[in-house]
Amino acid sequence: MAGLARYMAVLRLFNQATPTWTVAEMADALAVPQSTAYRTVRDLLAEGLVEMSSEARYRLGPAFIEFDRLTRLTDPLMQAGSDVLRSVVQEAGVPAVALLCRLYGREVLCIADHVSPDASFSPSYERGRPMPLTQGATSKAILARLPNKRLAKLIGAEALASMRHELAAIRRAGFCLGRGEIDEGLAGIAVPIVCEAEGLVASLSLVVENHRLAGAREERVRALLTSAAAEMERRLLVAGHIQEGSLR
Amino acid sequence: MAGLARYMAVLRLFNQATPTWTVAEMADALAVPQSTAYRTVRDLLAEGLVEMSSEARYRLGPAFIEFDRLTRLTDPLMQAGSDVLRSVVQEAGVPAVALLCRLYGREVLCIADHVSPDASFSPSYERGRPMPLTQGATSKAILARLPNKRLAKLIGAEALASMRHELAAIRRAGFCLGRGEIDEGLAGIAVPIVCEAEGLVASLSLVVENHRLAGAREERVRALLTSAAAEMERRLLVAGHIQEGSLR
DNA sequence: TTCATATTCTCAATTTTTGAGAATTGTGGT
DNA sequence: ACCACAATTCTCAAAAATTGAGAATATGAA
Repeated sequence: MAGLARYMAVLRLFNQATPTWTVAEMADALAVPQSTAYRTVRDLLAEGLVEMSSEARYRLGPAFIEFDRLTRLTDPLMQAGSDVLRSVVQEAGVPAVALLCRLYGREVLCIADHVSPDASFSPSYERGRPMPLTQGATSKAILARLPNKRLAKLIGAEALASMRHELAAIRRAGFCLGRGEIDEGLAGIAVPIVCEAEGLVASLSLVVENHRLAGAREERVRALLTSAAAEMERRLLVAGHIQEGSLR
Repeated sequence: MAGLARYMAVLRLFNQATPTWTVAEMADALAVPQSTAYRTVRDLLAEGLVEMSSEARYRLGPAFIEFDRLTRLTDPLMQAGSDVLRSVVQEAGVPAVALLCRLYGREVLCIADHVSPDASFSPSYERGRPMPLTQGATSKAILARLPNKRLAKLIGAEALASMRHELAAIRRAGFCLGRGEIDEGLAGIAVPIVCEAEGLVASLSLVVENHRLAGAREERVRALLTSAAAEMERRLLVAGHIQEGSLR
């Protein structure tokens, strides 16, 4: 393991179940000698990517919080999306959680969420959480808008074959509805957001309790999401043009 | 420049004013040949630390969002603090913003914030924003609890000499009040939070409009913050013990 | 197609990293 | 103050990775 990958391998050790590590544990987990692990940790420490916790244990450092803010402030999708999420939740008329998610490697990453004040449930999705590519309305809405070639690379030819019809239907309908696919008792409804110029494929979704999404309300929510997604695409285009204009 | 520093130098180029860079611009800014810059960017790309924006421009990648969530979920200060922030704002009785901030290198980093629903102002501090070490109630409350030796290293002997009396007064009073030091028209009141075991020095602060913080209310808010900070310190201790108990 | 620009590749010289163990630092207990 | 013990840094030659300049390839628009 060389270069950046060596550092990232250490950082990827930290997770919710094991949030702190000793250097000896890291060396063990990565099968490198302790002296090497110490050098790596020292470098990460100097950059604020890890920090010392209680004696001899280390945890992720505050640098991520700083970079996350920059992302929040400068990512075109989030700039276009954060107040759209708020208004979607408000206009939904029922307790709801709005999500903005995007493709991230071989997963789908939630990059922004907004929970209505009266929501008594909370979906698995939340800002920063990666989710599987082939499950849930949120992911499927994204997959449906990906070119077949890229899809095959991402999920494999067999998986693609078994989803082909479902994805075609989503593409035709312009939205995807899933009940209990991710969280028992919750329903998700998602619409895709695409911006070629920025290289973005994403989706906007609303999660509500299953029994609240019936008949006329389903139709209303769908219309709400569709127009919100259109608004976001419009904003992305405008933002892109401004950027190009001012930078070139 | 070698190892991790080489990659971080690229990442530190990205900021709010210049959120996207071409490889040529990076090579220029860092005074390295383009072929080297391309290699570095390729590695960062593979880890999701940068991603391609519109043609030939790159921006910070989504990996930071993922790591930020882990930080949110596992940092003991944030675990202890997020609902304390909420209740402090609620009990303040006036439009307010509560902040949880901590030492981060030679700056103070805001790691959590909570804005009351009726707040019509927003302070410079927000989650992820680093702020100067010697200005504002939030920072001073932290400095006041640092050992002199560490202080001298951080801000220099001269700066320390000129702040010595002020910091001693804060240490005695147990809180720090600043009016308009950071934002015109706003007042900040901060109390320190220290947890030796976790190696943490932080502060909890409330920002309100200047004219709202007078007489009896100042006293009430101070008491509110003091007890909230005590509650957080208690939680940090408990969390620390559980961790030690289960891991060793 | 052709052009122009973005990106990857090649290769020898240079620099960095590696691993094992020794040396040092730091901490708590006596 | 001392010791014992663990955490961390240091040392060194061998091994591996990075560097820089330019050539070679992609990519995309005209």
